[in-house]
Amino acid sequence: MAGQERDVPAGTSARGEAYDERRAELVRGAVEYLREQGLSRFTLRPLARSLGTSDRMLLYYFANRDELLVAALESVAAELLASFEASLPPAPATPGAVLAQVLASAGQPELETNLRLWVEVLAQAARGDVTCRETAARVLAGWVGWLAERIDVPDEERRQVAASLLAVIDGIALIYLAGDVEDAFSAAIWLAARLGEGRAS
Amino acid sequence: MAGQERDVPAGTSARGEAYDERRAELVRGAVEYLREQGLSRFTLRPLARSLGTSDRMLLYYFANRDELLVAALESVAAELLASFEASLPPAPATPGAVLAQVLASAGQPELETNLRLWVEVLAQAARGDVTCRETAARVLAGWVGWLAERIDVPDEERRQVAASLLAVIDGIALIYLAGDVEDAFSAAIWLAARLGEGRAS
DNA sequence: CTCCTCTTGTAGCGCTCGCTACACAATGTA
DNA sequence: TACATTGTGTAGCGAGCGCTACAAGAGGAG
Repeated sequence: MAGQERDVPAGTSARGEAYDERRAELVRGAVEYLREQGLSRFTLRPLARSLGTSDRMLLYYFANRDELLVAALESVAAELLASFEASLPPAPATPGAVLAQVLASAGQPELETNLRLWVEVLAQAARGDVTCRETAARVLAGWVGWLAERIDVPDEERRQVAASLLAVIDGIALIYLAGDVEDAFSAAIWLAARLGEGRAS
Repeated sequence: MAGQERDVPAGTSARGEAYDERRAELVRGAVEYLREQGLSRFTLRPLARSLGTSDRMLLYYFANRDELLVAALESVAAELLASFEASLPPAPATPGAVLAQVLASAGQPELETNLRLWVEVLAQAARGDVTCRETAARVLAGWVGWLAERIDVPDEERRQVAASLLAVIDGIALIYLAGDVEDAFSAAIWLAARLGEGRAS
C-alpha cells in the first residue's frame, strides 16, 4: 500500500512541498473562478479549462469536487472576514458610525464580486447544504464578534446590537445586488443616521 | 399550418378550457415543488415524477423548462406580495411598529419555505439571471411601495424609510435562515424598538 | 542502467440534463 | 364512417456532469 511515511514539517501534507504549492495555487484559481462564475457553475471541466489544466488533474490534487469546493470556500471565508474587519473603524463607535464606516468601504471592485458569491452561499446554506452552512455560520459568527467589539454600547447589549448591525448590512447588500441600487444607497444613508443618534434604551 | 382559430374568451389560450386548467394545475404543482426543492433542483424529470406525470407532458403544456419556471416564479411572486401585504398593519404606523408587525407574522409554516426560495431567487438575480432579476425587481418594488404607504413619516422620506425597512427585514430573514436564529430574533427586537422611537430628522 | 514514484494525458463509464421524434389511443366532427 | 385534433407513452439524442482505469513520460535513487 502506502510507502513509508516521511517526516514532514507541520502544516504540509505527506506529499512534498511542490505538491502543496500546486494545490494552493489551484485553490487560488478556484476561488477566482468561483467568484466570477458563482456556485452553480463551479464544475470541474470548465474550471480546469480556465485554469489551464484538466479535470483529471484537479481530481489528482483533490479527492473529489467537494474537497476542492470546501478548500475554495474556506479561502473565500477567510478573505471575507479579513476584508470586513479591515472596513471596521479602529475604535468603538456608535452603531450608526460603524455602519457608515462599513458602507464607506463599498465601491471596491472586489467587494461586489465577493458579495454576490456570499449571497449565493447564504442561499445554499438556507437550503441546508452542509458545506455552505458551515461556511456561513463561521463567517457570520466572526462578523458578529468583530462588530460587537467595535460598537460603543453597554456590554449586555453588545451581541444584540452587533447582530442588528449585521442584519442591516446584509439587507442593504441584498437590495444593492438584486434590487434597486438607489434604494440600497438611500436606505444605507437613512439607517446610518438613524442608528447613530443618541443611545438605545 | 395551424387549423382555423376559434374565438376564445379573453384570458384563456386558444387551446381550450381543459388545457388551461391542466396548465394552471401543473403550475401550482411546480410552485410547491419549487418551494420544497429550491431553484437548483427544479428539473423536469424529478418534478414531473413528483407531480405524477412525465417530463414529456410538462413539455407538452410548456414550450420549455424556462416557460414553466417563469410561470411558477410569477405565481410565487404574487404569493409573496400577497402574504407580505397581509402582514402589514392596516393604518400608518412608525417604522418600528411596521417592522414589529411584519415580524410578528413570522412562525407561519409556509413563511420559512417561501423565504428560502426568495433568497435563492435573489442570489440568482444578483448573478444576473434575467428571470430572477425581473421577479426580484417586481417583488422588491411592490414591497417598497406598500411599506411606503404604511409608514407614518413625511412624504419626502417615504421611499427612503420604506427601503430601509425592507433592507432590515431582508437582513433579518437572511440571518434567520442561514445563521444564528437567536441572533435574528434579538436583532429583530432591538431594531423594532430602535426604529419605533420618536421621529427621524 | 534499472527500478520506482510522481505527474499527466486519453478514453470512457454511468448518470442526468433539456428536448425531440414518433407512434398510437381517445375524442370529437363532418 | 372517415378524418382531424388532442393527449400520452416510449425511446432516444447530444451534451454535460463527477469520476475512474490505464498507460506512459519524467526524473530521482539504488
